[in-house]
Amino acid sequence: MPLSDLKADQTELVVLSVLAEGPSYGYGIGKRVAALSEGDWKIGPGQLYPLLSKLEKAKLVKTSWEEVKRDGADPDAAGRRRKWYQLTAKGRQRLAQRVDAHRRAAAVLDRFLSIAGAEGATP
Amino acid sequence: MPLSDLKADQTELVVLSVLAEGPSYGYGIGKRVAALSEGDWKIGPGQLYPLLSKLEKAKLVKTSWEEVKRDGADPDAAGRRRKWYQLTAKGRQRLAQRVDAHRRAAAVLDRFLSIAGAEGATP
DNA sequence: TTGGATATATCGATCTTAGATATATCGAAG
DNA sequence: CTTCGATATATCTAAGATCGATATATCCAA
Repeated sequence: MPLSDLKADQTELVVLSVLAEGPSYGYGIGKRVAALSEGDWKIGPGQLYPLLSKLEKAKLVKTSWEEVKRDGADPDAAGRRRKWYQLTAKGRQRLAQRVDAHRRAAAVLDRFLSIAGAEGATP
Repeated sequence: MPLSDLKADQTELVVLSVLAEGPSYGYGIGKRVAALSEGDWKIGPGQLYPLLSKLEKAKLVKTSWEEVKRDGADPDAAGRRRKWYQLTAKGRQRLAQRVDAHRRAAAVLDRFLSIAGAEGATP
């Protein structure tokens, strides 16, 4: 199952859910998504970082750079510095909204599926 | 809830489901989707007809023009002629595939949602 | 010392989306 | 008898979404 089955809205829902477990950083979020989905879903950098930027701009997450001991090196240099993301109250609100919207949509979709002769809509 | 929440894959799933009830025609499919979703979902001509063409090309549906009594009029003229769509065996197979993929994805997503503190994953 | 994992970030060709547009018919209300 | 809304099909296209490819830099283990 490729990520193409995981649309943008769902990617946001998934990332917000991971962040609801506690603060995390980009790469870690990607690993968590892969772990929780048992490798089914992968979020590449090309989807993850633009999304995190969007969430940050929308004030759904609060960010902070991890302090890294770096003897005399340029503190602005890229590399292994972690940028931490933490859900804001607004972010938690948005998550609740998205979860609700998902449940409603899933309920409607189940109507179509059960009519189509697919039993086991809600096992 | 706008249709923006209904992505292409899901639109196909929904249309295939409606067709599983029995043969139908474009406009009727649109009405059926609106009815079953209680107005939540709308498929405009801009999404519906390209999708139906795609399904036809992929041999997932078989099409036929409705015979319309039309005294001496051009039988090729557009207007209120209905083009009927009927699921093929391949189409039913594809529907089963899509339903299965949806259920798997929904199950994975529920893992994220329950971890996020949203109870009632499978009510 | 070198390769792989960690870590962040942008770019862009390609696909998707959904409203706007076009055409034509039928039935009902005025 | 005529006008208007619903029925019915279909295409086009601007705007947006997608995700692999690319870039850079660090840390650690073999």
